[in-house]
Amino acid sequence: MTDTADLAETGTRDRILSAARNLLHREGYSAVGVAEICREAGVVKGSFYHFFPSKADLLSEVLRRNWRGANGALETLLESPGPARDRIARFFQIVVANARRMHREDGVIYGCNIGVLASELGPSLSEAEEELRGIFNQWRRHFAALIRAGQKDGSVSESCDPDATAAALLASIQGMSVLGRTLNDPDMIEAVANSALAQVPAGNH
Amino acid sequence: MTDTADLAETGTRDRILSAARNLLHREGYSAVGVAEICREAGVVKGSFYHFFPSKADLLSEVLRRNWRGANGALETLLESPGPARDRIARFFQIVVANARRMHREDGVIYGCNIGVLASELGPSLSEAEEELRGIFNQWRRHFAALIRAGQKDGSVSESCDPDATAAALLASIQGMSVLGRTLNDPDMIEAVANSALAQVPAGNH
DNA sequence: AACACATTAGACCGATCGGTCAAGTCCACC
DNA sequence: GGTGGACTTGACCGATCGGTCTAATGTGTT
Repeated sequence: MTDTADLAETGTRDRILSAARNLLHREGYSAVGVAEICREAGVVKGSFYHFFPSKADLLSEVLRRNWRGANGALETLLESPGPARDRIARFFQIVVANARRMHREDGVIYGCNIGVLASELGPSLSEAEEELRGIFNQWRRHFAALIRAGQKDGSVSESCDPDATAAALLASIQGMSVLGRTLNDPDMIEAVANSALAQVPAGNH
Repeated sequence: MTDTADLAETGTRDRILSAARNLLHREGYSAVGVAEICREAGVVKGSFYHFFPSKADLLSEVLRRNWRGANGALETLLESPGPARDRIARFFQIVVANARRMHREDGVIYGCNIGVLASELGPSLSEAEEELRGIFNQWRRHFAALIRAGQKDGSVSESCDPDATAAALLASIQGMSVLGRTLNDPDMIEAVANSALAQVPAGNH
């Protein structure tokens, strides 16, 4: 994982958030109890409820934080130079590299720390559902913007429907997460990433 | 859903299994308790543990049953006539039609009744993990067989790597599940399905 | 009628769930 | 040095968790 064992005495709230991000990524929402999060964070129950009104509120914040990471990478790519289609490819490379890192460090691929929770919480009630919808919509919009940029710079064919293709790319990413989590094979994830790019028809450039 | 409200007096074991398939599909494994399954099935706890040694064993059987459905469709398609690439497309149409049915009947898309559980249970312990790995591997093999058939009948390009592309198709399916569950938009699912087919390069035929 | 056996019934178990609360510690500011 | 508010502490709450167990209730066989 990314940031366990921050032995440095950081703020209590941050320690809770960090522990929760790790645990929810690995085991999901329902399978992790507040007590377990507190244990991992080295914090007592009262402190938890001092900073977070409920477990569900913590979830919202975890999702927001997780999205900040992916969103940052996407926005960086949006402002980067070079053919936009290559920048899309680079995002997939980042995802693959992440899977490889998890596999190397922990022996296990945990998948997307957003998608895993999105899939578990489902379409039911859950206040977090709105958060998740917003995240996926932004994600789609980023991909669509990259595709449109590609159509401008000639790296993506004009025949490509940006919105549909953006959704398809996001679906491939989320599918890589599910397959990675279950089959735990980084090479296969890379193969999927390469195939996924074929959904973006190359331009004439 | 498919088979709730079988008021007909079917066997107790089947009623439990049916209720569990519905509930686990909608709400996942951890979020559903044995008591809830019993209530839905109209059965008392003792009966549950008479037929199933544990909740985890029930999960295995649910997964096996769920896979029987998808597997059946795939094997039918494998033996069907016509260009194999079209048969792959037909599988995606079936998935889309299923999403539309859920959305029409329940107002909500619950996604893949295998993938949802695969994503939740993750790479951790869980005896069911082996079950899930087997299912996904068979699924990949079916797709790969269709692609190879397509290369024989000319509907799929020889440049296509059947194993990699099969994994990519499965990833797209699972991504559709995650996105469908969260965004609940059947039209978008259909758009993704159409884009996903571009991962299978058409042949010369 | 008596027995065996499969199934039903639901009270019960310890553990854990998310969440509350009153008391205590700490530190900044007056 | 006293006061107030932020934070910590952990005991405690009722509900639910997965699972067990004993007793009752068929039901078919002899």
